[in-house]
Amino acid sequence: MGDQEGPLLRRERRRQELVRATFDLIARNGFEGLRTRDVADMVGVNIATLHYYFPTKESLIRAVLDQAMARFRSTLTPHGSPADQLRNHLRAVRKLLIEEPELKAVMAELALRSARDRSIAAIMAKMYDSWHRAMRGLLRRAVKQGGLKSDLDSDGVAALIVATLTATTLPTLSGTRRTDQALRQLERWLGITGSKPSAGPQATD
Amino acid sequence: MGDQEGPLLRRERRRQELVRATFDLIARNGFEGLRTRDVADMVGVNIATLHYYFPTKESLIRAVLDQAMARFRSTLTPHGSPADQLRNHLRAVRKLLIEEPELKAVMAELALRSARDRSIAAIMAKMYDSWHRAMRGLLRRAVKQGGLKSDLDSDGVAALIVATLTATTLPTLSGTRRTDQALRQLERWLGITGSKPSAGPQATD
Amino acid sequence: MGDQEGPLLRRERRRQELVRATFDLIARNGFEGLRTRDVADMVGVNIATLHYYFPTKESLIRAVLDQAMARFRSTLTPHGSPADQLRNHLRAVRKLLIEEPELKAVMAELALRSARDRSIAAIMAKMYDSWHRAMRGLLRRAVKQGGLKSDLDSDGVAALIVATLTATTLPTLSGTRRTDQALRQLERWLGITGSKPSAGPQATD
Amino acid sequence: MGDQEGPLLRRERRRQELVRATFDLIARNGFEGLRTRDVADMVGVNIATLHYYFPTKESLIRAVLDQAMARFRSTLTPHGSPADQLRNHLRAVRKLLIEEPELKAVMAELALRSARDRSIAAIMAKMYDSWHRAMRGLLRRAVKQGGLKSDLDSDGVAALIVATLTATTLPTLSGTRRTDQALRQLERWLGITGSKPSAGPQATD
DNA sequence: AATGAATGAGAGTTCATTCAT
DNA sequence: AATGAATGAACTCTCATTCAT
Repeated sequence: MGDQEGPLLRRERRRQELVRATFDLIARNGFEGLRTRDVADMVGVNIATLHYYFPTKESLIRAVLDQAMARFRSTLTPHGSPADQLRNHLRAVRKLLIEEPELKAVMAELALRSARDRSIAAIMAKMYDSWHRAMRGLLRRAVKQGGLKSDLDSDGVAALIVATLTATTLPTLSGTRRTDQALRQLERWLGITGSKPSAGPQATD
Repeated sequence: MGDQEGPLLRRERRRQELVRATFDLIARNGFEGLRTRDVADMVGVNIATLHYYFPTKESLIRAVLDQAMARFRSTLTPHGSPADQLRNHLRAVRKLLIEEPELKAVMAELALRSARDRSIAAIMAKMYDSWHRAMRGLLRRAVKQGGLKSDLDSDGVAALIVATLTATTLPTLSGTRRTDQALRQLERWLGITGSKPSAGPQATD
Repeated sequence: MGDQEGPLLRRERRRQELVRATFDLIARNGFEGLRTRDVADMVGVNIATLHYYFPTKESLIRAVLDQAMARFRSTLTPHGSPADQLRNHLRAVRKLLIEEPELKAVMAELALRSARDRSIAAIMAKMYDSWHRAMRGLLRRAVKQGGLKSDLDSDGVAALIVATLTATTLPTLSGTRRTDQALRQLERWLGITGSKPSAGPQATD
Repeated sequence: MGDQEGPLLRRERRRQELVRATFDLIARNGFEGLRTRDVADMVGVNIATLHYYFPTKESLIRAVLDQAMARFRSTLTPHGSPADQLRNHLRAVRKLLIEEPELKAVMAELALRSARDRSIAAIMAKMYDSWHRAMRGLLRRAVKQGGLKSDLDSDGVAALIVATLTATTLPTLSGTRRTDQALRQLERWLGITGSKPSAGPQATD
């Protein structure tokens, strides 16, 4: 049907372009280095056009936040037994953050910014909450089905998982092999080191 | 005992005041919100005076970095048996970050900034490296002395400890009880949950 | 009686809507606060549609000027004896400016703008001129018919009447009882304080 | 003692320069056309320097308002008998507005702006109030001393005087001979036409 | 050693106007 | 006849830095 597309789609595409450019720039320069003019330049539109789609810089950042949350949440849709799901989740997050360093950087920036921005803080708190609960639920079911040791404190372990994965986003820790070491140790303690999901020997560096 | 003091001392004192003010402002508003004018106002000197002591904003930030590192390092000098040292270290860091939220915030800010600033990155990497090595050494000695299980991968566990403690600095995770849960779980897995809070004399400063 | 109407009529109606909206907005926010986008929004059309009817903001303002002049002129067509006409005119203007504060505000704005806009200045000068002449003619006829004292300088009094009525449009003076006091004093000096409000049929529109 | 001057004086002089430039620009282009950059250019300083003295455009305008009020008030310091004072005041205002067209224009702009700006409105209302009261007091004393007819309503006449003088500021009315005509008629009705203060025959055009 | 004054570069935002459809 | 999208130019205001004293 040709390269025709509805006006709603076109509008949405432009918005996506702008959000994506903002996303990349935050990943590269942080909030501190974010200039709306650079965003516009990156997409190839006038600065006024940017404000046509997003009235304020703040609203643009909000859109970036939403997108980052959506992408991150996609990691939480698991398959298989609870123990498998757990293992898969850990690896999916690790993979996501390795393959999309921009997402990693933006998550870290958002985490910091939430200290000063109530609305960001609220959204991220909600997200971390549901993440924590998902982990805890998974752990409980895994214990019930015998996939994990029964003396495990699901709440504490869930907190540890979330903390470890979150620490992964910090640039100081990542980039070295230490992140992987920490995650693998977590798997070992959980007793889910099984090599099922990834068939070959894993690169240690 | 007179109120006289050498010109070098006075110079150093002024610099310290400025660094301290910068430190507090970064903790409060992040790098994004750091204005040299605010620093000068806080100390009660003219903005030109600030530039007399620190030619550029960057040089001022460097000084803050040095000070933060020094403060953080002071926590890493443990006493007692290896297992005790480990437990005490975990608690000391936790205590430090609770009692000095400014240090916590600044560490997180620096961690983020290191992604964009080579010189900060280098210094922080060195610091995290020595931290990791200290933990690993402690774990190995603890295993040797029978304080910990022998099947423990000292490298992985050290990484996990550092990651967990680092995650603690992130505002999104801290402030709730989740941080404590994670740390306690760590202690449990390490088998150092012992209720004697601090066995030996401990340097908190 | 069908809802059909010629395309010219429809065009004219749209133009009227836009002029009316502009009129109201100038009355509310002054020229300083006039945004074409607000005009378009008020009428419920796109900003580009506004520019279809009025190529420039200036042309839109010109149309407002014309409309304001027409409305104001309609008050200047008196009936009855010269002395009655005079009294009625004073009251009609006062009434007009009280009942239509928008017109009052727009007249004041136009008066100011005429200082910077030659074409507005020309139109308003012509209008004030004919107003002045109408007053003077009225005064002369009133003197001739014995309705007023014969030692009256028709030119000076006409000027004073116009000035006083014009001052009425200024927001600083109006709104208090001072405007009324001034007008009443004028009537007193003219000797037309008679309590019969309107002797003949009077065109208020 | 040379061209030295205290720092306070220098600071005040700069402020005065900026206020004066703003004053002139408002007189020339109205509030609508007032650009802080033009003000800075006129004085020959950087735009940032302007903001060093006046943090916001609004604060600059406030300073202009104050200055205009001060200048206008200076007309209200009369000498001689009440009737003389009255005559002198009328002429002083007329003279002021003729010799300082900028002041005239700014007063008109302020009058209009007061419709939208509460703080300006308050200041101007106070000023008009004291003006009205001064006129009324003068009239009463003049009547008592026999300089004016005793059947005169001092309140109404005061209102008329203020209104007439105010109307004088409007560009539409001024510039022609009509303003003078109106003021002279006022004097005639008051019976204070005496040529004492100004010795020679007055220009009618 | 310290200051008030000044600045260049640039930030986010606004607005009348135009263009393709 | 009407629109969504886009734009250039300009606006007020900010900030790290410098200079004369």
